[in-house]
Amino acid sequence: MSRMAAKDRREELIAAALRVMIREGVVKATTRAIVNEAKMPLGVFHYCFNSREELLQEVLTRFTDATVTAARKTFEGEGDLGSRITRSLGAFWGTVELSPGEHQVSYELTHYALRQAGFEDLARRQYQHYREVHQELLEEAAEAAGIEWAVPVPVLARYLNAVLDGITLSWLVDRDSEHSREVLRLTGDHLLTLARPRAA
Amino acid sequence: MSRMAAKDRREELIAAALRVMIREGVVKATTRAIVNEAKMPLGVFHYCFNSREELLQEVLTRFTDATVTAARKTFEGEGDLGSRITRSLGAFWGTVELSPGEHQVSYELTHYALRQAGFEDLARRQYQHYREVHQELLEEAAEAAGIEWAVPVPVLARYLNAVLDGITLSWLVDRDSEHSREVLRLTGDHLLTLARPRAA
DNA sequence: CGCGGATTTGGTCAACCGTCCAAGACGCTG
DNA sequence: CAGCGTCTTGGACGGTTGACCAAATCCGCG
Repeated sequence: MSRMAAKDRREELIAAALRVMIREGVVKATTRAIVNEAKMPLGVFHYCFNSREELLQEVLTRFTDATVTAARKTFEGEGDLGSRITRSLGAFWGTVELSPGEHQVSYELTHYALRQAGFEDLARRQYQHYREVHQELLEEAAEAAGIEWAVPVPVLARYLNAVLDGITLSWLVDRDSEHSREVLRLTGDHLLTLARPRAA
Repeated sequence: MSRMAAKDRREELIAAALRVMIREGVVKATTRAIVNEAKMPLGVFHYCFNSREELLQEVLTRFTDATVTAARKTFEGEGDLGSRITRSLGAFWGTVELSPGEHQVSYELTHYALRQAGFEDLARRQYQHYREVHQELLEEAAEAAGIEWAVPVPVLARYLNAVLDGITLSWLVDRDSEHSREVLRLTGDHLLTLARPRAA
């Protein structure tokens, strides 16, 4: 193997680990499978990471960050409230159907974290992070449209997060795109009914 | 060990497996852990089951059936549409907060099934089963209240299933009961707005 | 009683796991 | 060129896993 800084190898291993997880699931992402995916000898692993858990932590946090920034870009744009909601939800759904594996891994990592002592905080932060983004976007959309939400924004953010999570999970199981999109539209319509002219 | 029919032992092993899964997660439910939980020698396992997968199949199907029948009872009752919806959602939520472990296992089993070749159908059937129940109950509620739904019932059933799934998952992560209940109430209100006087 | 199928049991197997280590190879600096 | 920290590598360790087996034991029926 050509010489390479440990830092760089870490990055490649993290990327390789993610690829293995997407292809075969989190449980199958063993040190040997990861190292093999990265085309490195086994010994490299514990030279770059203290433990497999350390690698998984890194994967989870990077994954969350990437998802969040992707979501932010996804929800950008102009237009009135209705078309903006429709477009945002549609864009989100595009990412789901485009790369289902990553979303599936996201759930697996969450459940893995919930079972692993010392990892629960990571799962908690992950979901809190998502909700914060939803909240920002709801507030921004309300601001741009000159309305206010009839429901406290934190509640609305949690609702939105839950619905999108649920629809995604259902689709991962039965791949029924048609019905999923209808549910998405239903959710969009619901959001619209919760917008009312700004008071004061 | 006192003598016992293989059929009976199967049942005890299935029950023991479920207990282990709830306590330590699906991944940790090894043949030895299960057999240990049931206080039986290891050899019993492959005398009663051809493989660990066969045991897991049994656990998943029984779990699904039990959840479905429990859900049916949960949603029974009288009253006008509004109070009936509120009570049903509240009852469902009661089961979640009462036995979070079982719901957590449910998700873990679903993701396990999605990764295991030949198990995808099991996951599919699980979700289809849930949706059917939701659909029945929505139709029954509409019948009793003399209304019809403004949205195709299959879509509404999928929506309901998705929301409940999402709320549950969020709560499993951060245990925020207060906000979860508010989201639940929001969903109930939403359903009510989708009821309209029966046409023709 | 004696036979035969069902059940019980402990040990064993190969495979795989995360982790660790010693020995060497590299490449920069003085 | 000698020294030294960084990196590379193959092998090895103890532990766990799913699966399997042969021998021992039980129990009902003829």
